[in-house]
Amino acid sequence: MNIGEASKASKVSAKMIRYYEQIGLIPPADRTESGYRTYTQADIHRLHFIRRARDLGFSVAEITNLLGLWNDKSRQSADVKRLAQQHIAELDRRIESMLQMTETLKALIHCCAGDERPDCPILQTLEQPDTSEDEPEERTGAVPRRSHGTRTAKRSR
Amino acid sequence: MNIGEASKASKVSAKMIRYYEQIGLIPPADRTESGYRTYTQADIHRLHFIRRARDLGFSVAEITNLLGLWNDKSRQSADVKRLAQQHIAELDRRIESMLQMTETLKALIHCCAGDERPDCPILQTLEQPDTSEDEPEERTGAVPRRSHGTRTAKRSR
DNA sequence: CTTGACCTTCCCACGATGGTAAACCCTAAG
DNA sequence: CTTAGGGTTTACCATCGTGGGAAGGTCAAG
Repeated sequence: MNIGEASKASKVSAKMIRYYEQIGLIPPADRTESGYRTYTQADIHRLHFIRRARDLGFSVAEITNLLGLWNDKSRQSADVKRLAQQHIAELDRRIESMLQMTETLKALIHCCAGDERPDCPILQTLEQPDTSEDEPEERTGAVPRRSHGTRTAKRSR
Repeated sequence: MNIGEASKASKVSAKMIRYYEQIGLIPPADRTESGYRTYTQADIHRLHFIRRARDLGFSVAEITNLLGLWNDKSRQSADVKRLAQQHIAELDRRIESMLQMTETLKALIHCCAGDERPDCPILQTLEQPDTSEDEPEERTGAVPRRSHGTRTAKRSR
C-alpha cells in the first residue's frame, strides 16, 4: 500500500504518517525500489490505533507508551489504566481551567447591556487592577498556559 | 520604567512584552538614548489589561479587538459583548470536546480491571475499527489538546 | 511519449511562551 | 575611576501537532 492509501485507510494524513515516522513513533516504513513507502495491514492497524488515541486527546508521548503496552503481550492492565487515569486527570485540569474562564465571562456578559452605550462591565473588569483575589496565596498549577512565572529577576533594586 | 519593572507591575514577562510589541499588539515603546525600552503607567495599565484578558483565555487576535474597543470611547457595549460571546462559544466547544474524551475514557477505565492481567478494554477499544460512531456525520470539531490548529483534516475517504 | 496523479524531501508557518548567548548599559561599592 | 553584578538588547532555537507549498522523481493510463 502507498502512503496515500494508508492515509485513507487509517484516517491519518500522509503528512502525519511521515511525521510519526520521523519522530520515531512508528518504525521506518519499507520502501519500494524507487523510494515510495509501503504499508502493510498491520501498519494501517497501528496508524489507526494512533489516530484513535489522538482523538481521545493522548499526546504523541503518551501514545508511545500506549503502543508499547499494546505490543507487550505480557502487559499488566493496571499500567494501561494508570496511563489513562493520568491523561484523564490532565484533561480534567484543563476542563476545569476553561470552565473557570467561561463562568467568569458568562457572569460578566450577564451584566453587560449589550446595546449602543459604551459602558461595559467586561472592559471595566479587564481594566481594573487585581480585585477579588480570593486566594492571596500563590496558587501553583491549575492554570494551563504560562507555566513559568516571570520571576527571574531579583528584587535587588 | 524599565521593562523589568513594567513586567513586575503588569505581571507580563519581559519576553512577552517584547513579543507583543513585535507583533503589533502594543505600540513600540519609547527608548532611552541607550536603547532601553521605557514604560509609562498607561503602558503598564494596557499590559495588565492584556494579561487579564489572556487569563480569561482570549487569544492575542481577540485582544487586539478588545484593546480597540477599550480605546474607543464611542464603542457600543454590544460589540464587546459579541466578542465575549464568541470567545465563550469557542471555549464551550473545546470544553465539550474534552468532556467527550474524558467520558469515553472514564467509561473504559471503569471496565478495566487494572490488575496484573494483560486484558484491557482501553487498548481493545483503541485497537478496534470504528465502532460506536454515534454520529456518522463528520465531526469537524473535536479539537483535542490546546489546539488552535484546524484539526479539520481533509479525510477524502 | 505525454499527462496527470502520485510520491519524495525540504523548508516555512502557526500560537504563545521559554531558553540561551553575546554584547551592551547602568549603578553602587571599593 | 574601576570593577562587579545585574538589567537590557537582539537574535536564534525549541516547543507541539498540523498544514502548505515548492522542486523534482515515479507510475500508469492514454
